[in-house]
Amino acid sequence: MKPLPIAFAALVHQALQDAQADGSLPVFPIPELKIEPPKRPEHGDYASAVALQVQRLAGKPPMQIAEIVRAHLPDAPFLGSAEIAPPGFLNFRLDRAWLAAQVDYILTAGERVFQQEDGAGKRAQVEYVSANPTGPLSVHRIRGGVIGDTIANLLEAVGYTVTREYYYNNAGQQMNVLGASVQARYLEMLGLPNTFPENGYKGQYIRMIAATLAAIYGDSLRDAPVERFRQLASESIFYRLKSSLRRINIVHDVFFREDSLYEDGSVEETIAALRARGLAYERDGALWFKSTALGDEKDRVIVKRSGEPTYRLPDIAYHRNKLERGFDLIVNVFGADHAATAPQVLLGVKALGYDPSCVRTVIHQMVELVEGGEARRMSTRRGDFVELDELIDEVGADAVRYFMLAQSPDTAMSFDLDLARAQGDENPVYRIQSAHVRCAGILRRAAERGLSDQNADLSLLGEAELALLKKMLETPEVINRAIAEMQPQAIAIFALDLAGMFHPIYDRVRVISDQEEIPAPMAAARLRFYKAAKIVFARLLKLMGMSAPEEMERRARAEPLSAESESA
RNA sequence: GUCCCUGUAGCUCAGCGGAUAGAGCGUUGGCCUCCGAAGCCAGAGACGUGGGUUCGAUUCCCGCCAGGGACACCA
Repeated sequence: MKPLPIAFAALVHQALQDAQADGSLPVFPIPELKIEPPKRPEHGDYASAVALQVQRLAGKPPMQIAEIVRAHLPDAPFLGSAEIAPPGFLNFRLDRAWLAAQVDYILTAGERVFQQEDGAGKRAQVEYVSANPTGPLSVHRIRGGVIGDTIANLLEAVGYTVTREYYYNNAGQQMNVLGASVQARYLEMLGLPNTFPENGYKGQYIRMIAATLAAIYGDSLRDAPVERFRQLASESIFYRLKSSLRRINIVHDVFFREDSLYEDGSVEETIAALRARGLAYERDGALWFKSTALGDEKDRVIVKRSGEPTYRLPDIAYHRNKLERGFDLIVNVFGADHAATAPQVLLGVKALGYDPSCVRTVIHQMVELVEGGEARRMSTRRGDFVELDELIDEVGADAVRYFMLAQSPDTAMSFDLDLARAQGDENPVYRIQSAHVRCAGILRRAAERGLSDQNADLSLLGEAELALLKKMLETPEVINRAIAEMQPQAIAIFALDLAGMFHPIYDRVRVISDQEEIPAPMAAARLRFYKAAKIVFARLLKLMGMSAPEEMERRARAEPLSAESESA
C-alpha cells in the first residue's frame, strides 16, 4: 500500500496544476510537496504548508493560495474534507468510512500488511557484523548487527530482494595470533612447555577452546602447526558466533571470506588495475594508492614493506566484487571506529572506474556498556567483554534487539546493564509485545465465547479506534523514511507510540465485559478491529526482528552479568 | 591540531524547515469483583550558548563551550 502522504501530495500537485491552467495561480515550478500528520489532532489527519511554501512564487497571500488549492482539489476516496487555517495551512481529514474500511484491507493483507513494491525487482546487499572470528562479538558489532539486519528487513518490506552478508578476514595476522594463543593454552593444559604470544588473546574463551580440543583430540595435536590451531579456533568461534546471532534473529545469507579474494586473483587484479591507471606507485618499499588524485587528504599504503597488503586493498577488491554483482543498492553498516576508512574504500573503487553511487554507508556511534555506574571498556584482546549469549540470557533476545535498535545510529549509546536488568518487567519491549498479547487474548476469549466478527459493521468504531487505525496507516511512510535516511530506529519509536495509543483503547473499548452490556454488532466490529491491530503489531515486531508472543511469559530473573576477565 | 558524531524533562532518548516540542523510566496524586495490572487516568518537569538564513529554526549555516569517536606500512 502506498503511503498516504504520497497520495495527498498527488492531489495537491494536481490542484496546483489545474489552478495554474485556469489562471487562478501564476505558472511557477511546483516544489516538492511535504505532507505529514500534524502534531495536533484538530489540525486534521494530514496537513500541507504548500501555500506558505509558494507564497513568493505565487505572489499572493498564503490564505488565498490555500483557498485556491482547496477549490481545485480533485476527488479521492480517502479524502474526507480539506480546511484552511492561518497562516495558510491546508488541513486534510480522511474520509471516516474509508478509514474504517482499512480494517478489512489489513485483514486481507495479513502478514504482508503495508508491503510496498517500489523496490520490486531490485536487489540489495546489506553488510553487517563482519567481525573477524578472533573472539566473542563486541557490543559495537551487536549494535551494527541489529541496525543492519533491521535495514535489511525494511528493504524487504518495500520489495527489495536482500542479500545479508558478513565479510571476514580469516587469514590475517590477528588470526595467527589467535591460533598461537590457543596453541599455547592447549600445550599448557597438557603440561607441556609453551610460549604464550606477546599480544595474545587472554580471554577465558581461549582456554575453553583449548580444553575442548584437548577433550576431542587428546594430546595428538601436541606437534600440530599453529595453522591447525588457527583453523580449529576460528571454526569454534564462528560456530558460537553464528548460534548467538541466530538467537537474536540475525542469519546471514553469505559469509564472504577475505582470503577468497586472494584465491580468485581479485587482489592482484586490483593492484594491476590501479597501476594501469597510474594510481599506484612505490615508495619506501611499500605500494601506495594515489588517493589524493581523487581528493583524499593523503595517499594510502596498500601493500606494506613486508609484502603484506593492508586491509584497504582487499576491502577495495571486496567492494569491487560487490559492485560487479550488480546490486541496485549496497548498504554498509560500520562502527564509528571504522568511519574514516569507508570513504577511502569508495575512492578505491572509483579509481577502478566503478560508480559507487549505489553504496550507502551507515556509521553508528559506539556503545558504552555501563555497570555499577561505571563505564566498562570492551576489549577482545584483553579478554574483557560481555558475551552476546550472556546479554541475551540477562535481558532477553527481544530486548537486545529493541534497545540496540531504538536509538539513532548517530547517538552514542549507553547500555546500562543495571537498568536493563532493573527494567525487567517494565520496559518498552514489553509495552509493545503486550499490545500484541492483548489482541491475542481478546481473540482467544472471543473464540471461547463463540463471538464472531462476521458481518461486522465497521462504522460502529469510535473515534479512538479510528485514531489508532490512522496511526497504523502511517507505517508505510515510517518505513520509507527509515530507509531514505537510514534511520531504522524510526520503526522502533513508531511501534512504541502505537502501543502507547493502543493500551488506553484496550482498557476502555471492550469486546467482552462483565460490567457493561455490549451489543453484538458492536462486539463484532471491535473484534475485527483488534484482529487488524494484532496483525499490525505482529508486522512491526517482525520488522524489528522481535517475537510476537501470543501470551506473555514471565521470564526468570537471571543472575547479574559478570564479565570474564583475566590478568595474564 | 584536523575531521566525524552528539548536547532536548531528574535519567535514557524521539522529534521529516511549520501550528501549543513527544515517549519510556523516575516522581506526585488517583484507579484492580471485566478480554493478562507487564495495565489505566491526572499532574509537575526540557531545546548548551551567541550570531545568521527564512514568512516561520529544536531542525539549515557560522562561531563558542562541553562530551564521544577517528586521524597507521592495525582491522
